[in-house]
Amino acid sequence: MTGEWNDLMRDRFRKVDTLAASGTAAYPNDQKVGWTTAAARAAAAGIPPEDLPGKSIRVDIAGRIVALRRFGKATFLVLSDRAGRLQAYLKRDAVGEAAYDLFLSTVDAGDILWVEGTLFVTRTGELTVEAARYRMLTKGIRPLPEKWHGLSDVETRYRQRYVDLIVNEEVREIFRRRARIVSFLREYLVRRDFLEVETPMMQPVAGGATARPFVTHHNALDMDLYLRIAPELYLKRLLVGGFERVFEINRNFRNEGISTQHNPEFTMLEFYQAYATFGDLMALTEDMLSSLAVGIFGDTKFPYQGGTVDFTPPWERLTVAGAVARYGGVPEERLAEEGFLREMAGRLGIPDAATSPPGNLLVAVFEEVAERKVAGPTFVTGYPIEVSPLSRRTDGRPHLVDRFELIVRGREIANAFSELNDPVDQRGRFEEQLLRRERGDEEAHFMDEDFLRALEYGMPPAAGEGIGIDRLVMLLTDSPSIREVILFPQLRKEG
RNA sequence: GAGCCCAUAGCUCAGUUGGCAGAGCAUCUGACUUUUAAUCAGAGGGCCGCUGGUUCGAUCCCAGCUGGGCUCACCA
Repeated sequence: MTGEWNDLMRDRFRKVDTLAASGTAAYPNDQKVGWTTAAARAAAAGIPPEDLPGKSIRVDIAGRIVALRRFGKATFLVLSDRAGRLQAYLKRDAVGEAAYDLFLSTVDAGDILWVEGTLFVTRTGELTVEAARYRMLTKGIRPLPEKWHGLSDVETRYRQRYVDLIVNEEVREIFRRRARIVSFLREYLVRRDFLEVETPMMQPVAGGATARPFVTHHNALDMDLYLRIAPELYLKRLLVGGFERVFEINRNFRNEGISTQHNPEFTMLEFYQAYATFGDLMALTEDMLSSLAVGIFGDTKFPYQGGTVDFTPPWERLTVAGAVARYGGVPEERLAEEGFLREMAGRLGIPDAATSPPGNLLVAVFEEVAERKVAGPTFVTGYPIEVSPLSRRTDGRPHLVDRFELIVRGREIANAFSELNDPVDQRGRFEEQLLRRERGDEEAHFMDEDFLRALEYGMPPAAGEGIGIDRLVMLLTDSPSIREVILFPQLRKEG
């Protein structure tokens, strides 16, 4: 790009030369910064504006110049730092004639500036640093987007997220909140004696979910590896190893389409607790997410896309078949009849309605007629075994598993189940998956002999859960697209 | 992967029933020492996404391509 500078950039680059000619560095790195804008505001809080100058509160702050209003022999500017924004006021009389003239001839909106001075409140009521000194810390070459409309072009916002973050304060707030959410969940689990662990992102067998993996290659080992689609099978090995409560917050990778709900890499919280059941995890999830909402909003209710989400416990429980009956308007008992189910699936245009296993069809019908209508938060249970190769069978109902999905606003936020720890049953489930793979199902599980070996040593009875962090953050930041909560969402190559 | 929509100055957007390309902000010059999208006067700034086609002439019409958005499909 250097060499293709437009006129605006050329003007600014000339100012670097002007700085150099005056013996001033355009990119110094030795300036210490004593205050944040927020600390300066706090120092002035509660002091009547007329008393403020007499207090001579001396502060020094640094930040990006996001607004610049020049009045000849005085200039107002707004500095933006990690803590907020604060106005500064530079007077020729205060900073000195030569320094002020250099300021006028070299400083633009978008530069990073340090100022030191005392606090006062302007006639219009704005807390302001009256600068005695200033220093250029970084000269910006590219101009900032327009001050009023800002940057709104979605493609530019994602590709040049740094600019988005500079000018759109609400975007910064989304990612601050995302960090708070992750911290909250981490602390919540640590407080309950869960151990945070890291398991392989590159796996010789991609297991733990039904999804297509990315493949990569290790040259020295001359071995193909898969980017993980889930950490599940490794976390359960740790249960075998004696870590009875473990969790991991990390990226999963799935080689599938991109949409407002899907990014190829996304963040998942998975946690596993020995001697717990999926019922225990429902209670834990209710408590964890409702207290998270309180931590963020001070309330269990919060807005989402023009409506309200209410995380106040207890949450609704619904079975897959019950949901199909309610939202599909069919008698629940008939869904147990294979013929009825196939006929209904066929009518809904579900592929392979005549040949797919009934459990797959039931879930497909659920997703077609019910899921998006579930306002939630709702725990959906009664999942069939065919779609749950890693879940424990329900006692007395061996075609069902002890599993729930948490649905909010028609979207899956969490998936949890009592873990299958019977090595013989698990081997059978893998074999069933292999049959599907032979029939062309690219998402079916591979056989994982080492995982079976681990189960043969004995995995304590346990329950585990995965929570899609990005979707949770979408809910809690009122974001309609997953790209709004991922700093650098995946895009095609820039044209 | 399919359908619909979009791409004009650094940014936000007009516009041309096909005839030398426009505004605001930003930039540059000048005035202005408590402003808040500061104000006032003047100036510069464009491969109208790319490649073809139609036409005397294309930013505009047509086709293809590239990138993006939304919806659907797949999934979490």
